[in-house]
Amino acid sequence: MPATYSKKEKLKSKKLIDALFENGQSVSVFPFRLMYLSTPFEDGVMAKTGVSVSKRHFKNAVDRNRIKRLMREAYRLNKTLYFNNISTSYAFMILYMGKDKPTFPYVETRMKLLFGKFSNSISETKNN
RNA sequence: CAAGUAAAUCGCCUUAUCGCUCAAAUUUUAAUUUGGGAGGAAAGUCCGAACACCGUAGUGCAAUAUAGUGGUUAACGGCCACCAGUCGUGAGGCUAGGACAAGUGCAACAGAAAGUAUGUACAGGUAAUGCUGUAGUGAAACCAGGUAAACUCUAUAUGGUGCAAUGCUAUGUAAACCAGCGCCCAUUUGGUAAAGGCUGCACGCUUGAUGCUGGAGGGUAAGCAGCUAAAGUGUAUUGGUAACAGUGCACUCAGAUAAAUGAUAAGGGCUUUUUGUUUUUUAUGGAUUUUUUUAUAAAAAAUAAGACGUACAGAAUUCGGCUUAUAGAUUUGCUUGACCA
RNA sequence: GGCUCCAUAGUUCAAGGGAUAGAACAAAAGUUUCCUAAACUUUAGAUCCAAGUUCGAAUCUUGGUGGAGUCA
Repeated sequence: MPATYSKKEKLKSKKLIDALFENGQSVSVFPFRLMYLSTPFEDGVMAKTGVSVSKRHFKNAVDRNRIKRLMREAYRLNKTLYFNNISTSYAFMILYMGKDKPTFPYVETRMKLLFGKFSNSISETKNN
């Protein structure tokens, strides 16, 4: 699994996103909240991910774009650590809950924690 | 040199690694190579257009916008020039800058009186009188005025909706169901009918029974086109006071859609500031007969090191403007003041 | 992305261009009560921001800020 984040790996379908928000589960590590739902994909991608920043906390499009870019970058660089040996495919949506503009090292460390927590909860549900 | 004013321009850069997106080519169906990839405001959506669809026999009335004169333009409420007013010592800035000699309205408080006009004090004058002037109130007052970013009048202009327009493909489906008004049948009546259309309204015209209105509900929210070569950009030159227009040459310069244009590391610019060193100038004091030497303080310049900062802001159909936000830097014209020659 | 609308006390609403900007509920203090509630008395509190027109602006005009709705 290469460290890429191309068009195919983005979560784009409005239908899927609606389903994700309605039926998905979530784990959160401040300032992130990860929603996930296991769904099959037709084009053979193991994970589709989207990011979102609230307009309530960041009025300017520049700030929102900056945070989304940081989040995508952190996801791209770290996803190989956690997803190389998963069997089912997932749809993800990562929400930014904070109110301040973050720096990249902060985003990266918290993102790692978030996905560590996610893989723990996945294995727990499997065992049960 | 300082302060100001007007106009114009720029608005971080380089390298490495890892990525994103579009186009073309090559293999071939997911990779490789090459090339391109945010702004002066991309913002606000305030004007004006292009483009697309809907509508369009006609007449009248509304409604909205603009407002000195001339020019410019595809068009404009923009821009340019001039006139007038106003602010500023000045360079210059600002102006919704037609009409109250058609009609209607409005003017709190104060004041005799704000319109059906009226009469206080003082002075002047007369045969006599608010007949005349001044004071007092007020934003406005002795005879008529003020107010149109009050209605209005005058002149000019204007169909509506916006790329989530619109067309095609895919999926689903429903000329279904409920309520009301009609049609139909009987009586009367035989049309001058319910209702709709002419996208503000009326007249008028017209459609009109598998009809019209409302309710409740079903499906898709995927893909393609629209979509990026144009009132285009740069430059030279000609005409014009200028806005702008003509001609020649060169160039092709974003097209995403939970929405690309980024992340990390290193180095360098720029601004402000702190500290150290050196040099120059000025002031004060000490030593000295003088030359000279030295201490302290201030200012300027150069250099080294460190710290902080490096704005506003992200294309969404496309253009022309306007408005608003913006760290800082540069250039040019002009004005005022100070000093020197 | 386009279009449309709104903004007045803590809340819900008023107010013909004339100023002490009003009412109800809520809040605070007091009276009453053994205490609370109710009742009564009193108090404080606002025109989203900035310019312009006007003698005078919550009201008219322009620009900004914030909020809401709607369209495939």
